[in-house]
Amino acid sequence: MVRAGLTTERLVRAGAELADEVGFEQVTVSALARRFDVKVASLYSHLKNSQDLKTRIALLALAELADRAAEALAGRSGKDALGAFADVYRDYALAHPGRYTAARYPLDPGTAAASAGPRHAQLTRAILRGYDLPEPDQTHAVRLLGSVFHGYVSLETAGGFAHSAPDSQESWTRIVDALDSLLRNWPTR
Amino acid sequence: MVRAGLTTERLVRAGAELADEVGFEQVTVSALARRFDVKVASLYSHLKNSQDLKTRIALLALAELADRAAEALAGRSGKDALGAFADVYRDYALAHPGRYTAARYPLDPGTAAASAGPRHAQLTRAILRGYDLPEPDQTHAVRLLGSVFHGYVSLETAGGFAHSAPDSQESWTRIVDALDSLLRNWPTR
DNA sequence: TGCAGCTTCCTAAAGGCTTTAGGCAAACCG
DNA sequence: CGGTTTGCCTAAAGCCTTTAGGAAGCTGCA
Repeated sequence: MVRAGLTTERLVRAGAELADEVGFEQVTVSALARRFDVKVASLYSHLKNSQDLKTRIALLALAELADRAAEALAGRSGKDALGAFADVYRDYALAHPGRYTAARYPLDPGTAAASAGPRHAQLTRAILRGYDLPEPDQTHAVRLLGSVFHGYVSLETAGGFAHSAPDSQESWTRIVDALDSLLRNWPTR
Repeated sequence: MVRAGLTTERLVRAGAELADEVGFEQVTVSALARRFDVKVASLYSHLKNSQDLKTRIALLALAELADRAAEALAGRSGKDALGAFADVYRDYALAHPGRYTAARYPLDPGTAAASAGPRHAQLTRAILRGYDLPEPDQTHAVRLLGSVFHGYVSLETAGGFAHSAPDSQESWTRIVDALDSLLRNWPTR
């Protein structure tokens, strides 16, 4: 009996690839076992259950995304930072649809707090340093930016803007322009 | 053998209620059969399969949402319309989380085109009449508004803003203010 | 009223995914 | 090299989906 060399780490990475290939919804413990040519039950030594697998893939995706965002923000500010950050999200979602879906898998509060989620908020806040908003407007703006990026990419990957003019890239560019303009002229009470 | 009086219509409505109670993901043909105290196979005379059920719930939710949005927009314009429209989305999502999730269930292009989806775009465009944007900016703005509403509500129902100050309602109000301001000062090329 | 035919719901069965329990063999470690 | 740990296996139960085929209820027409 030759051992397959399974580890939680390898399983999660393979699960992420599987998600990108067949969709996050189709990621099952069974499919993963098939991919490693191993019996299903064997995976349960490395994963608590199916939800555990999905959660771990979600955490991987969140971390990858935060890493890329952090790198993109380095040395940039203002609109330049805003655009780079936006592109990281969109590009990641288009290149890794399964992982991106995973990144929105509901986490329980404890797990969420320990995830890269807070780093995302932190990075978004860093962008706003170039715009000089007072609290609590800064928080509102963080939520707005998160909503736009997340919402746009969501709708786009769901095929929302696929077959209509103007093309999605152009809307994306113009929306980033509009957000930049909004942040520079943020309406305070 | 007393008949249960199943119809596709009743099943879909019950499915929508079930979605709100236990989550859209947990809506299964089996659960629905239990709810009607009927054997699972019986439902297959009324539903093609599990995906058919989910699709129909999605269509129901999209239609309900469009109806409410249309009603909210009647007799309003400008920021008043924008705020009313935004609230319809958010209130619907908070009151009917399962249905709201269903509304984002991926539809094949043909089904999507025949759904209330286009009505949503139409309604969003109606709001913009009060802001007088030229094409193609109007389309960009439609996409922006869709993204913000969808994205915000998504993040909120996922618990994103749940346990942090300021509270979500306030951000929502201020974001609508910000969007109004942005649309009044839309940056044209 | 009676029965023909359609509809509704049923039983049966096969196949897939999840999860737990318990066992054997490989790999590591002293 | 023997003992322990660990990794993967078989077995089995439970739930969900979907199809096939059968019987009971309902409807309409003679």
